[in-house]
Amino acid sequence: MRDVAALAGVSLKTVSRVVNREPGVSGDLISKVERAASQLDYRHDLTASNLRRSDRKTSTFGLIIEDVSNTFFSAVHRGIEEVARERRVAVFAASVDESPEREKDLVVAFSQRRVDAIIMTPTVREQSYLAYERRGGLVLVFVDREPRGFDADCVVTDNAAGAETATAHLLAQGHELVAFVGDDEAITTANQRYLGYERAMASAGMSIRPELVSREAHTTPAATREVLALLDATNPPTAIFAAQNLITMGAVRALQMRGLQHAVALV
Amino acid sequence: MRDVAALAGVSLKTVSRVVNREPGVSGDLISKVERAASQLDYRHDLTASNLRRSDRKTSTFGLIIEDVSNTFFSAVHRGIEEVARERRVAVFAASVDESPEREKDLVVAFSQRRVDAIIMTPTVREQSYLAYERRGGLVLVFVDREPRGFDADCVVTDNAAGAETATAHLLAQGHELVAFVGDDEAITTANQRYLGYERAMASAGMSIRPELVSREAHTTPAATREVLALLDATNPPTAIFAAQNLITMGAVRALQMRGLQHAVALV
DNA sequence: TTTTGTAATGACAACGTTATCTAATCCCGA
DNA sequence: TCGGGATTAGATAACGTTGTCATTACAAAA
Repeated sequence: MRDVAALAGVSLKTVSRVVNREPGVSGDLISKVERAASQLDYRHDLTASNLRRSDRKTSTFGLIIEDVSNTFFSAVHRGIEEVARERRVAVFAASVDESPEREKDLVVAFSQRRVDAIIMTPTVREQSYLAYERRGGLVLVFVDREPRGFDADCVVTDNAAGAETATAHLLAQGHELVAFVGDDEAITTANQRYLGYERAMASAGMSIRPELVSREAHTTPAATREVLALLDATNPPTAIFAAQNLITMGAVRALQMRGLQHAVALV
Repeated sequence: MRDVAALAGVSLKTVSRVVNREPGVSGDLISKVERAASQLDYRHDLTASNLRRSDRKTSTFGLIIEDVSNTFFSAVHRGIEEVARERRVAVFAASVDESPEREKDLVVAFSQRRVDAIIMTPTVREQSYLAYERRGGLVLVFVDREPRGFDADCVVTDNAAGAETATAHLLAQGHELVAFVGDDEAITTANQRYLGYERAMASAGMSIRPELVSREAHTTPAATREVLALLDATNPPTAIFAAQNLITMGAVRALQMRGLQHAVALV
């Protein structure tokens, strides 16, 4: 910027004004500055700008999701990007994957790079460590799952009601052996969905058979194994409620492997 | 940092040394500084640090891919994250989606936030505008598709050879009506794959029937439409080479709609 | 004792930008 | 002609950090 000012024969502040499109600069100087800037390959440094500005806003959000390659989360990512784009806010995404410390690492990484806010899906651990970040001015919003040990806005679906509706639908078709295949109990959404399953069963006056409940299907292959085990048991289910997208994929595969894709109902 | 120094009763520079784990600070002062830092909720500002440091490295990469919700690209994202993580480099991803100007916007957004490098998949437009960014010290590497009008390292698969192998496989099974369903011609990988199809057909001494070639399937629904049109024609193909993951999904759906999933070969 | 060396600490400027304040200029009406 | 307000421009300090160099203290060698 200094070089641009020198070449244009104006002060630093004038260049700053032109760059930021602040009013109160004559057209003559504006064009002089712009010419000098393009001649020198000038690139405005947002980080330095942000350091000095009083509001300290970076127009940047961090997005922390469990796995960027899970289509559910990447759809969320895309939705966020669309809204942010209209507001000229950049959204940068990163994934936690399996590692529990990674969530914390990513929050720190984003925070140190001074994002304005983080939108995140909490993983298994609890989130009270975030109080420290919030004290530093970081805005935190959760998506898909509620945080534990930390109070913040969050956007979730009504997992229990959805699961209840799904299970009730299967029961309404006359199924008496409805299996539940869900994710790890430690995940709040998985718990909520199991709750919905329980409620639907209770409403229909059915008791839950433990041998038809699987709550450890964390991946697609694991779900396939779990569903195969259900199908191969002495009393196989006539309907399955798969409580998550990856699990559904595993269930479909298992049904196909046994040639039951048209025989066993699947929601 | 100033407050931490004051509370610990040391100079600014000593705090800086402790924060950066530089040698030459007595254990006594290290613990004093650390105590003061945690007492004051001190958070190291990477952007200010970066501004002052001589190397100006942010340990941050930007990743620009076509669509974060396409599983191919999110797998790439995840692979990059894994390697970067070992090197303590943060990777932030964003997607271009359909919009052509968005690629440029994202490059600028990353560049202004001073990432060290950008890994990107070029979209339709040409990339000569990147010369400007490179002059500013930005490192650029391409993935999946080669850039146009800009010379840089890039990691690609051998699209032509892969497509040739796939097509040759179908021909080896005795198929004589092998259709090609691919993405827009403007995309380099789509072109390469068509080239492989052509080569395999030529090697087998077969001529290409234009009515079996579709090169406008940019999305899954579009692919479904294209494949349905092929299947409903007077001379439908007995085998289909789907030249991209989304297209394959569309093709599978089309085959299922016509009940031909076991009758028509698909690669 | 003096010298030399080494380790620990601090003062200060600088990174690239913007906020604040002051100065210069211009136009208008009295 | 003059005063006064608006408009345009610049000088300077500051944002939070680190590089550079100077200073101090103390131990070891002479």
